[in-house]
Amino acid sequence: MLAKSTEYAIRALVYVQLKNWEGKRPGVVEIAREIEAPEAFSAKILQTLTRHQLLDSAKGRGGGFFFNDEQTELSLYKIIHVMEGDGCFHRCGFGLKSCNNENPCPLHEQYKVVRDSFYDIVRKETIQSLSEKIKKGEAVLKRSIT
Amino acid sequence: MLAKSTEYAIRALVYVQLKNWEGKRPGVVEIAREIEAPEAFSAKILQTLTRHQLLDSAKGRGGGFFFNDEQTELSLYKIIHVMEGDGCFHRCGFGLKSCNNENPCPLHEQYKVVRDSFYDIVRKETIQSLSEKIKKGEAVLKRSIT
DNA sequence: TTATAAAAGGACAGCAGGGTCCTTTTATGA
DNA sequence: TCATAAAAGGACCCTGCTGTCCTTTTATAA
Repeated sequence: MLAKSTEYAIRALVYVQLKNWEGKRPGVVEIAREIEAPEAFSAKILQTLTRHQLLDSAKGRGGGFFFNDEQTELSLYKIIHVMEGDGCFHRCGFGLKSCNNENPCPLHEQYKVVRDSFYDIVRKETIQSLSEKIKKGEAVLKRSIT
Repeated sequence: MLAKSTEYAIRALVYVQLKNWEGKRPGVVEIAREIEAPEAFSAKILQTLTRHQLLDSAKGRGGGFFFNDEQTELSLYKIIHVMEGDGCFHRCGFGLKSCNNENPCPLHEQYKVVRDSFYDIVRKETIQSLSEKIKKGEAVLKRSIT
């Protein structure tokens, strides 16, 4: 399971992408409201994302968050990596420090399959692919349908 | 990912099962040492497990932990359920409160597959099946091979 | 050039999970 | 029957993630 901050991050980025496609640059207040996340905490998360250059921002009047030309196709993996590290893709499901193919815990083989397929998903899916689905009406970003 | 306490719980129960098969009833100190977990914390966890009747215990001299006649085939699911609830099998990977087949988040379909296959594993695998593997030498319980 | 709107940043508060310690209860073997 | 070995239980501490608040910096529009 992903950390809450990572979930917020992904939802925030999807919202930014959707707005960018409309030619807009949303700010913290708007983003937090739309993804149903606490405002100050969202600000912190967006800060982290821009510091790591997954996202761009403009200060001052008319500012806000947006993806620049080098920031297309942002995989969920990159976001997870920045927000909480990639431990969840390596760690043993059984909690053993050294568990691997040669020295497996009794869950190793089966757990690996699950972990790897999750890894495949987050490598393949991007903020853009998720946003596409929402734009097409195939999926939703929040509970209440506005 | 499972909580640390759940991991300790599973490892502890496997150790108890292995010892029970040898006709022994290990105590907290021994269990904690063998599964490489903090002693006092292990005691708390074992207490929880016996309180929920997943495990039996005997106080006083010659006491220790063991499985009684009604406690065979303990699935990992039951342990997870007792230790941390089963939220991880229901929650949306995207963090949405109401995400379901009718109102899916953009990760819903793919995440469901992963989550469900993890669920299948923990329903199928038991303390006994894991212990079997260790007994047969197909898997290990701890880092250092004693 | 100045008021204002926005992000950036630092300090700190709250809480749950992880973990410890000490006391109480219970059983048993000498 | 009593010393001892063991689990049970309660109170508490610590750390990291979640979350807030306030100040600073920066850009822009008037």
